[in-house]
Amino acid sequence: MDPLTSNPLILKLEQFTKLSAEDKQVLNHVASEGVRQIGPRGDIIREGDRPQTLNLILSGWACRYKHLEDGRRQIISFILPGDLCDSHLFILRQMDHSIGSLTPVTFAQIPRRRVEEITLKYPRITQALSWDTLVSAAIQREWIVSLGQRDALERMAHLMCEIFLRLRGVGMTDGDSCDLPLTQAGLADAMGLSVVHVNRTLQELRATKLIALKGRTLTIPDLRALQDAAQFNPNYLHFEAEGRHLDANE
Amino acid sequence: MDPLTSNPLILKLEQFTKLSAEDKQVLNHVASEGVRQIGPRGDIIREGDRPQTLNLILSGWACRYKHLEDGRRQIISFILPGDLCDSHLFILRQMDHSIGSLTPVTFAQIPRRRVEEITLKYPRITQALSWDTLVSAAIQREWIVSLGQRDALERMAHLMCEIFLRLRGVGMTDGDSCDLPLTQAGLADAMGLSVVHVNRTLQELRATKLIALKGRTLTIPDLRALQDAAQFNPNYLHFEAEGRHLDANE
DNA sequence: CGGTCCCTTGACAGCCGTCAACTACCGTGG
DNA sequence: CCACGGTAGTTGACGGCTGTCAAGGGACCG
Repeated sequence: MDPLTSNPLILKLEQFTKLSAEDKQVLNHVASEGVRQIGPRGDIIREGDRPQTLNLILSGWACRYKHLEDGRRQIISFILPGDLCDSHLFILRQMDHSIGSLTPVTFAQIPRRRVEEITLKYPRITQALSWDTLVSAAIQREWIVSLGQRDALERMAHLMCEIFLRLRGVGMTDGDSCDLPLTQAGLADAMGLSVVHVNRTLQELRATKLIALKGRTLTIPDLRALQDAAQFNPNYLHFEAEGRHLDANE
Repeated sequence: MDPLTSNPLILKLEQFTKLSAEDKQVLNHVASEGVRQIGPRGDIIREGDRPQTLNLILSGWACRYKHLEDGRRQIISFILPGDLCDSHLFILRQMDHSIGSLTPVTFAQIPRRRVEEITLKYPRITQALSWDTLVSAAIQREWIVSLGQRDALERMAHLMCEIFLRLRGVGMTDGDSCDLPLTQAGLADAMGLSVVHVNRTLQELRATKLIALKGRTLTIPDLRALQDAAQFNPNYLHFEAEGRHLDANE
């Protein structure tokens, strides 16, 4: 793969804007320093920690989550390759949630100072990162809508659409299929459902041919049909084709 | 009231950092230009619009919300005096949600250019606005936890705690009471519950003396008790006393 | 081959939604 | 003055979506 585009962050940001060769070089550079690995079910940052680095997920799935005192857990977002664990989080004194790995994860720890340098020197990158932050916020809002208004079937269908499109944005889909390395317990924690009900809901989606799910592979034979079942409107992902046609040097 | 502190945005930001007299003057200035009024149940921005200004709520309550095609509605956040309708939203091509008024609302429309000027010239304000953005995101996350994991009673109690503390931060509480200009239908749309169930839940909270609710006035006789009932942990609001002791000129 | 994790299934219960009707309150207008 | 309509709040009956409990099966692994 072309080293200038293999970085999933670059692929993602180029959905919004065109980056110059120098921009890409900078992004590849930060993605190659301070690379760490962690197994599945580990914590990358824990609630209460004071973050000092910006973490960029290079491969594997992580999630943002929060525990209640009695053990209930809610997954707040899925963090996929190319995703940052919050651009400005070190302004806050301590983490109010944790970030954990769902699979083995490779990630780059970008020092705070490095982020500040880039912010000053590369306005196009900064703007692209702002776009990314806003899209993340939009995804959070859509989850609130799902949890508040959609029933189990719609909610699950909606999540499948979202994950598929997000993965497609970083080149991690294969036709109408993608990897889905989540257990049903993980889905349950994300969707605010019980494991048993997740199981029944998945079976219903399979029975109606809206999805196929074998092992860790999700297949969506008819994306439009799945979107309809979920009342899924992709606007909130803000794939703004617009910016991609700009010249990177403007 | 002292004109230098009457601006609710200043009150809010000073929970995070100390602002200089010049900072406050700038903030007061932007809050006095382009002031608009709107009645209850109006829209300030609508889904699909392209935002060109940054709106600052000066008085009244607004909310961010989203409709599904079949008419269901989810309120995504409450926007209180001193709140901004997203600092960088004009990076996106179009709104993916709407912002509407719940009461008569006074707000200032700050032109995009003005925001960019301030970003360049007043780093302390910029940092404080970043803090505000991060806190807003933390509130969104906590709503996801509430909607996913908390039952109706906990969810309602949690919301009451959050609203009370947010209002207290901008000086809009009176002892253990505050204004709560929401109908039960509004609460229902925010909490993902039916109006009927909101009604029953409020009665239970009243019966157990956790809240008193007369007309538009919410009273919390024992905040600690209400917090316990909700499993409410105020960390996510990030009232970082830390910054407040810094000298504004450092 | 025993253990663990994950998935699956059935029975049952409960939280919460829907439907419907009723009350209270308020401002308007006849 | 009262009639009227509209909004908001309240209550009861009923049903269903979803949770809980419990048990069993398959895959993988030490």
